[in-house]
Amino acid sequence: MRVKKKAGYHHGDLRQTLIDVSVDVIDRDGLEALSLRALATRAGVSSGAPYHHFADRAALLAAIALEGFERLEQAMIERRDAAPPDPVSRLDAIGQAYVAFAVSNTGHFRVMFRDNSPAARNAALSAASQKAYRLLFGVVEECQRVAAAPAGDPGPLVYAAWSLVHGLATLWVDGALPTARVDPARLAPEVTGLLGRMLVALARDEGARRA
Amino acid sequence: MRVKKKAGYHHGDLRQTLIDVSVDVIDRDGLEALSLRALATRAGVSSGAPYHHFADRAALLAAIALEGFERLEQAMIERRDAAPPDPVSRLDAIGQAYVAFAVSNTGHFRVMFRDNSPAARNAALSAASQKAYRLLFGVVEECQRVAAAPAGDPGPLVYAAWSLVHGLATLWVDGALPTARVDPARLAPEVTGLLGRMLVALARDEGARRA
DNA sequence: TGTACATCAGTGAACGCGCGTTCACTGATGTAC
DNA sequence: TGTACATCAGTGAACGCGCGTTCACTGATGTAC
Repeated sequence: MRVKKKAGYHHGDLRQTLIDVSVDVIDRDGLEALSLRALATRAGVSSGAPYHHFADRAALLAAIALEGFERLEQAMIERRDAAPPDPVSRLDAIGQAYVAFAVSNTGHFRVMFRDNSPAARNAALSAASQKAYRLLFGVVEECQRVAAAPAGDPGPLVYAAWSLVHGLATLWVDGALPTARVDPARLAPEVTGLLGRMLVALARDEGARRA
Repeated sequence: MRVKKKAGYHHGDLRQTLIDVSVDVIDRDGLEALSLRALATRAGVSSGAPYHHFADRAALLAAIALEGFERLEQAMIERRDAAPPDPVSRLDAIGQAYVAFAVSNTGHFRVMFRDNSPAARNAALSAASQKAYRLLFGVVEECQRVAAAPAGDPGPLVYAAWSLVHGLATLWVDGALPTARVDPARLAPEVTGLLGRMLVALARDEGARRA
């Protein structure tokens, strides 16, 4: 992602360019490979320029994470609303959107969930991540309402669903899946589909036992 | 984990000490905070000493990852064999061992699954990780054999189970779980238990449909 | 048991490097009159 | 429309720092005889 020749002295949108280039670098070489100096060079700008847009390296990463959570939420909403209207299909759509987001926005994804991520300290950031999280919560509760998921506290169901897609995304993105044996792109819908069928089956099972 | 006063000129077991201190540093401050120089200082040794035991920084990390996979496998075996003999309990035990390992060996865990981890390039390392992975595979097949999991290709089941525990472990270790609302220590058995019940329910469901 | 010597595992100074960040500066842009 | 000036967003040199790694060295240890 080399940057287009800048028009003149002023860049135009250096702030966004820095984010875009950062994400690209992190995607390819990992977070530890990101240096502000190399970044400025790649953006075609001197080493001091980024400081007119970000207080420091941490602020840049926080901005990336924020953009990531916003995009993730957007992607999940779109995919959910394009799915068939039954809750299980909607849950499936959200799960697939999550994994797809991680794979096609790996740079963002890595920053969003980095250990010691600034999420804990930045209010806007944790608000954005909670909004995304609530989407999942909502659709799990929809499933419960139509008995497509076991009744009771939705907590474990929500965290199980989140863990499932987060784990798959992480393993994929980190190259831990044995790609010789398995095609992750095919695996993702299989796994999210499996979750849906399992939830339905367990709900039916427990419903039958209760009756 | 300050290191005991060294006996004399020779350290005794500097190699293992370096690994232990590294893991401790990574656990607390993350992988990017690990420098060989600071590490040597913390181990009470000069900056050149580590090079008598590891060719470079990457070799140290590879050794940590290898030890991690070996310990993970060991922990899963122990927990599995201490569980009730039915396959679902054994699967549950393995899952809980996985999460528990990540939480109490965070330094190892981070190195093991780091993006661009050396796993891809180091034969011993990928062998060790595959051994651990096969444990999970084996117990899922046990479940299938007693119809405690849906019949057919075990692949999706295995990867779903792996994703579930890996995701939970990762979210926990990275501090992404909202600990104000949820106690991860209580969540782990709930989630692995849920998986077991879902597998059983789905197997019953599909068995009934087939009959 | 004692001595000579090879090897092992340390020391600590030195190297070159890229980093984050600062700062005085300057060219470009926008606005008031 | 033209001019003065404030502000914005760049430049590029400079800072101090900690890093990974190398290397000539030396003290400690093990072994052969």
